Amino acid sequence: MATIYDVAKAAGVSPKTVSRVLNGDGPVGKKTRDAVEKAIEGLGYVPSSAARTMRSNRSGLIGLITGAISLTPSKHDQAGLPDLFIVQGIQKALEAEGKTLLISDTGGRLDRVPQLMRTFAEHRVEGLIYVAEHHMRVDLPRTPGIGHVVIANGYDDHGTACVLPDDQSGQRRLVAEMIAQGHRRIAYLTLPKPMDATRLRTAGYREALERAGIAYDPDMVIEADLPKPDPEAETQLLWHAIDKLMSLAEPPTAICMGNDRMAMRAYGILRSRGLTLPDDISIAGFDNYRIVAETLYPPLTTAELPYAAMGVSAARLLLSLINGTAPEGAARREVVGGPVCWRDSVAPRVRTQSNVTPIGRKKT
Amino acid sequence: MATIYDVAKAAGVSPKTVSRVLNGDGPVGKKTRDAVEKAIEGLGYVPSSAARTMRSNRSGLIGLITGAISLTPSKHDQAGLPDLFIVQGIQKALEAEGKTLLISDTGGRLDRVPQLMRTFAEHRVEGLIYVAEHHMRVDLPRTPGIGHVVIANGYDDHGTACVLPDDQSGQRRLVAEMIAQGHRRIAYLTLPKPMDATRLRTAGYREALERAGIAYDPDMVIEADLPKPDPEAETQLLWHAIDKLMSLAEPPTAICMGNDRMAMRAYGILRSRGLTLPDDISIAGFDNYRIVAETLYPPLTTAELPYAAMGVSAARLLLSLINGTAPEGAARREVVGGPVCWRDSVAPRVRTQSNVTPIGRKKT
DNA sequence: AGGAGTTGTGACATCGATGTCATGACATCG
DNA sequence: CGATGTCATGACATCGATGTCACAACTCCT
Repeated sequence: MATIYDVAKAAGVSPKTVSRVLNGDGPVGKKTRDAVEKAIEGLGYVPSSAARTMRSNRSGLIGLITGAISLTPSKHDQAGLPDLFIVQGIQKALEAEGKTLLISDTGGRLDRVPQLMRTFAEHRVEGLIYVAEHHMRVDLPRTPGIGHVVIANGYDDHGTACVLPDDQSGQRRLVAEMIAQGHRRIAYLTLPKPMDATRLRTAGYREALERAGIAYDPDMVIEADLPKPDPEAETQLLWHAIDKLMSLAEPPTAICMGNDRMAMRAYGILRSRGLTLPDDISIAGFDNYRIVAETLYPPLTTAELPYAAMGVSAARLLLSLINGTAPEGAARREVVGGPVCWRDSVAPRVRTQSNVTPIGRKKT
Repeated sequence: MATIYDVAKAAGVSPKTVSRVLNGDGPVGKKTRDAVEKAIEGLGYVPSSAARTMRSNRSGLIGLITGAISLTPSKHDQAGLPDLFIVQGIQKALEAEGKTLLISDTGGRLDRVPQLMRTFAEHRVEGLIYVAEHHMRVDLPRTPGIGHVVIANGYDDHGTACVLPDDQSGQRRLVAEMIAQGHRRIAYLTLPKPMDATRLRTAGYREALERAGIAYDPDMVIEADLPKPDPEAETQLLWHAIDKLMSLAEPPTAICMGNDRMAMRAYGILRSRGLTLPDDISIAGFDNYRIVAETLYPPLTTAELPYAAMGVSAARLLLSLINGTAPEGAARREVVGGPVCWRDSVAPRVRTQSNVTPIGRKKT
């Protein structure tokens, strides 16, 4: 591999002049510049970032860890679904600043994180972004040599800068929209209760009802997913939950699901019960996991988790920390909202009266 | 950041001795070693890989370029579905060798590839893996400073080492299994014709029929997906194809879909036609995109695309190239097979006779 | 006892790029 | 015309780790 000295010799100048051409430092005469550029081209010279890093003490590298440092070790079967879009957003934002991403995946093994961070430290990363699998609390080990850290899609107890999705407003806007479409009996089959997402989204759900003056009915909110992946048991649980909803005195005209995957499952279950979607019952998901939401028939109405935007925010936040232009205190926790994606799985409901009157379901 | 000199001073030895402790080079006295280790610990010293790279001319970095992490799902909006698992496989295999991955995605823009490769060259990557979005031909630009290259999930015309999925045998084994379950009229709704995957899988489909002595019926094979993502048009196309199949004199008892996403779409369409799955008709997918295949109701029988295994193979292949222990010629193109995942979407078909006799569908 | 081999350690040069300082050739100004 | 400033360039030191060589202090062997 050619070095700057080889280029200098070929062009008949000093290495320092080559450096000037490369970096646009000092002034360089036109003829000299041309000679240098020709030599670079001819030799196929590419500067060594190792040498540059050593001299300047700035690596231009940003570390990224994805995977599961969950305090409550949970499922990892959604692996990559959020990560990917966050990573993409991060990369987009960093590239604009000429930073390069060093990415490692824990493969779901928490114990590998210290090792990964050490490797990053050896490469003298200027900052680290940790991408959590889902909105959750994490706990990163202190590692010598790791400076600025930003957590994306998660948070910790030590005030580390972080970027979070606005679960609450997403669910609230989704439900508000459904109400605007005439629905009054809206059920909610949630993800596992202990999840932050569940707490926040349930709050958003209640908020929407409250603002519309609809009473909250505890029978309409059921936890219907498991923390550990187990397709069969999850389907059972969902069947059971749907049974409960449908045997209520006033069954729902619409159901919000904890995420798009649950919605996909529900499509099959509801149809197996002889219901037509969305005429007999409307369904909404959460995440806007497009490959699912757009492909389902009918396409799924869902609230988008703004993964790409969170990635961009996380990257910007990290850059501001690195540049020392970071905001203080509260602003170190950013909340990013996303749009509600309206598709065909929620049908408008014509109200017969100002009072709730469920339609179309054969009742016992 | 502490350097090896700081450690040396703190431990009262020479830098070279610290280096020996770090790398286990020459012999070091027990007392000296302890003193050095204490100093390292105390100072939070982490060696600089930049300096190490410069001295040894070996960076320990491997570059990875993926195409499918795109904001606007460029082709197949399977965005990230293959990449992620391939990347995980690669990482697993490389980590064992102490290599670190430098990952970049093109964001769907092929014109960025040269720039990415240049960045990798600056970091003196020891090799590069290009992960194609799907089984396809690619054409990588020659870049000075990029040595060994392996293509995963794709191939080129220049004999670059590559790792490919065994589409043909996957489809063959899937269909063979369906035949073993008693199906005789098996339709195939394919991905777009020009795709390599379609050509190979169709070949596998025919191979299975042939081995079972079942005549190939061209009416049973229909292209039913679009090269560019367009959910609505794709659904239309699938509706139409299913219409055609179902109005055949002898309609199929089972349908193979080009991938799991098409299968997911088909579930909704078939049910909208009043069919029960899998009793009235069996469905199989391709990919084993687990989040879909396991969540669908009923769970989807599908052939697995061995992404993780391909990643491992690609990484091993690259390492062997780097170490100069690479195989010659033919072995530079590896084909990796995956299992058939048998789930409930394909129901056994009882034969009334040795001859084909479709059952249960109301005929015109 | 004297040479040969082993062990434990340090001095020094080196990898490639760049920051600092110096210098010669001109241009400009009062 | 001499003082001053700008332009174009090079010499040299430096970043942190490690390979090479040197060397002192032991341990063995015959």
